[in-house]
Amino acid sequence: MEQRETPFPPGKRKILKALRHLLEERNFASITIAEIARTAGVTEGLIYKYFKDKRDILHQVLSVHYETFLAQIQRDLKGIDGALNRLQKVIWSCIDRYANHRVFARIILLEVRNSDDYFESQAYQQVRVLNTIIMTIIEQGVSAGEIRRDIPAAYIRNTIFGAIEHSCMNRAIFNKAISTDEAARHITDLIFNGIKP
Amino acid sequence: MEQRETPFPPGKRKILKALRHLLEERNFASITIAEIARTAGVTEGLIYKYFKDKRDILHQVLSVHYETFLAQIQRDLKGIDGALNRLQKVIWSCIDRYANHRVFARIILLEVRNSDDYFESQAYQQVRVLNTIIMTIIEQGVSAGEIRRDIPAAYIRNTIFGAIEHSCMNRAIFNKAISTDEAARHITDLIFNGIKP
DNA sequence: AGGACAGGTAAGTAAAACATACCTGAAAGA
DNA sequence: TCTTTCAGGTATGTTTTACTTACCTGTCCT
Repeated sequence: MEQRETPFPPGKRKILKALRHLLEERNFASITIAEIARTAGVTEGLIYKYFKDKRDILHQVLSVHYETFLAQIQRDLKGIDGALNRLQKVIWSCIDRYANHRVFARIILLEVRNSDDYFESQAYQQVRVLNTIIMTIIEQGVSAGEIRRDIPAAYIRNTIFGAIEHSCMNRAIFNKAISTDEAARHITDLIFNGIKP
Repeated sequence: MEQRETPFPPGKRKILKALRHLLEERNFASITIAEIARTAGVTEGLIYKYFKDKRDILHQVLSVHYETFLAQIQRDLKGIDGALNRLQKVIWSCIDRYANHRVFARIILLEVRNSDDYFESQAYQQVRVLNTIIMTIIEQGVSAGEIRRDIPAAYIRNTIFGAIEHSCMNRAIFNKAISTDEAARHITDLIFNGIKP
């Protein structure tokens, strides 16, 4: 368990935590800088010491979370062989994460993808790492003959991510409960076997 | 081809058109009311005559578009029998719409779902109509034995919508081209038959 | 003729995001 | 030990932006 090279100064930590906290109740647009500062117990000025602008706070909240998410996924995949088995585990891990971290789900599913800055952010780079993990698994599955070769890997990935995200969206938006096991089972079943009887 | 009961006054039309136009280049948050007014050639005050607030313009742009989208879908489905055939057509129609109306895709995939107001809007009611159309087809497919009964209809719907939306997201975000036929074929193939060889 | 009213404008307000100049204490060099 | 430096933090603007309010104008109905 290695520490982050330079741990965040306390002020920055408080700011990130404050936004995370506020996002539990309300959406990003309705949260003001003044509110974040007040909740964090710091002045507005300090926020602009550590963050380029309001959205930058959001991206860094996401990035911090994504770091632990990636670590968890990599750990989850250890010791699992076979593309389908690994895919199944990734699906389960993603759903589990969304199901148990609603703020994280809200941010990534609803709040960031509409701004150009996000795609320049560190968080987006981390998202790409997860993408690479899945693409690699799929390609290995195709090579090994576990997965059909006549569907391009990108479509398989889109369907997997799409199914996961859409299934977790109700939770993110309306705070409806999700059973990770049930969701993972049905999605995996559908994608592996199709909907025909 | 029936007309809308009360056609929009010219000012309102210009405002909707202006936002639609501006969204072709930039995201909603970065567009200002002043800019919309200037582009439309009206004053800011008029905007608040016709719209509750800034987001309301967005919702109405979406609603206007969704009206024609729903009409198109209903027309597309006419004369097609069998749940799988109908599902295939809906998938194709949705992708076709996203592929050929980028602003529409951007709005619905990226801009609206993060605000509570959206879920009170007329646009959202229209989205629910499409949802009902799909759910009905799936349920009929299950009854007719065309579709497995052991996967809940909601998961099938989520996977279909998710696959479509994720596949169109690159287009919405990065303006990458989509081949409707190719995308529809692969998605349909995957969801109907699964990824196992 | 004359009100009622839809369509539209001008000018203002409040608040939010963001900027700037400054303070403070700890610690590292000399 | 003195003092320079600098990260961490504050107080106080400024500018931009969403939204408001009071008003104007032509048209249509009776």
